[in-house]
Amino acid sequence: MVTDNSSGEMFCGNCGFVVSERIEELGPEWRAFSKEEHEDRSRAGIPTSLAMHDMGLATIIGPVDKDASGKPLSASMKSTIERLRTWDSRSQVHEPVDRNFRQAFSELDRLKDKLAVGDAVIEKAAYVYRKALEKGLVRGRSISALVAAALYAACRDTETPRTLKDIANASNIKKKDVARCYRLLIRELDLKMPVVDPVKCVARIASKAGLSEKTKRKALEILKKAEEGKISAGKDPMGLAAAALYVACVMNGENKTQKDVAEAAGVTEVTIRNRYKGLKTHLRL
Amino acid sequence: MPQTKPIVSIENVVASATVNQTVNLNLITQIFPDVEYHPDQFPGLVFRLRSPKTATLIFSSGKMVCTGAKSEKMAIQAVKNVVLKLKKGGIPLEHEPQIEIQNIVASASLGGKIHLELAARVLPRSMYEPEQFPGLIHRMLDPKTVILLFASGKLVCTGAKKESEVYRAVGNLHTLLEEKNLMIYEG
DNA sequence: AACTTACTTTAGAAAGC
DNA sequence: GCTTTAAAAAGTAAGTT
Repeated sequence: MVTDNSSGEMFCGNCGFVVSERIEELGPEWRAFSKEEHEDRSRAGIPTSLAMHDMGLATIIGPVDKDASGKPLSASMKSTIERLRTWDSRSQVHEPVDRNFRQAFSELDRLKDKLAVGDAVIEKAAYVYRKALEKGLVRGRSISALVAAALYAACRDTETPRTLKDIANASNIKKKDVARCYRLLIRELDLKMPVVDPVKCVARIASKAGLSEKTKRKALEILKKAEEGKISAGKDPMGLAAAALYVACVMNGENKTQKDVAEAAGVTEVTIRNRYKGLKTHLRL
Repeated sequence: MPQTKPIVSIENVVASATVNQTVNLNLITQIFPDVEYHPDQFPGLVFRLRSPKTATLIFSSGKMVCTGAKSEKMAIQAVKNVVLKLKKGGIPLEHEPQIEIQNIVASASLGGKIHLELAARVLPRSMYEPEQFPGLIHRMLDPKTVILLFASGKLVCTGAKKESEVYRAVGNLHTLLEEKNLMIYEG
């Protein structure tokens, strides 16, 4: 359960349902749906359950720097919350909100299983989606695409290794569209995301390609040495991780071709070769 | 503090214009066989000039969009040239075109390499997504422009409506990057 | 492998779907 | 939102030779 101290409203961090009496006082057109309806839906199992309210994104929005479980908020959440405090929560006073929520959150629920992400990630995605809805970013746009983008944003923020391709495939939305909506969210909601860490990509590629633990460790060493210093800026983290793993395979005598690694990483062999050149020069291999 | 003055070059100027009267695009097509006009896919007729090398979109409303010029002056001259050619070709145009510069795209090179990762965290209104695009996207408020900054120290500035704004934007960014120690000067 | 060509991002206008 | 125009940056991709 998330409480926004600046407005006094409380909402479900999982499905975005606004619970506070204050909102309801504003009139029926301000409500997504009644508490009773929300509870009915919760019992039906689709959107969410109130039992999950103290998990994951449980956050107190206000001049505090800790979340509901007492852990400090990340800098990105703090800046986001700071901004949310000044928002006019009455920016979108429309009736189809109910329908919108239903569709958005059932889709999020569906994606949860397809992508096997945790509840905390889903809650964050719901949180981001609700903010996008409040700011009117959903009008004229595909709800599915925005839900997918919100989920990608949640994965990025929690450093959950899911690529744009993963989200695009699971949601049947073009990767380009998910990316465009994701950038819209970052821009309009002033979100700050950590840059994708190639180190996080290594584990994924290694397991997909069936590489050994030692090769994985070696790749991590290589990436560490190559250190974001100069050869990584502007390069696709997947390409960097793939090249590091390929080099590690060669060093450990693990018989894997560039094609094997490339396929597991979702990049081309040419890219691995290009990154390899950089690593070779930089590490003087 | 390695003072390297940014090298800026205007790459493209977009201007809109109007001749304040409707024009017959089909007639233009008959008189100028080289124009492209496919009303089913786009309402504008494409009129290309070799000098200044530009492409001007002409609409039946008499409004136009000229792209490709390398300076404000060239963009204005290009529009005038187009109008002059239309007149010479027999298109009855009674007024001089009203021209407005809408956007200027420029490329530039700062003196050294950039610490993009750090810049993404320090610069406000910036986004750096290497999986999607190699450059950092920075939205400057004054002048209101968008700058694509690359690790090489080269950049693209777009959104400016005056050439002076381009220089101001690049200068502002350069100063900001040096202040925050985001530049790496070396061989 | 190299080459070529092409697509990703940014801004902005035009008229219409 | 899309369609069309032009242009740069650097990375990645795909098709040929």
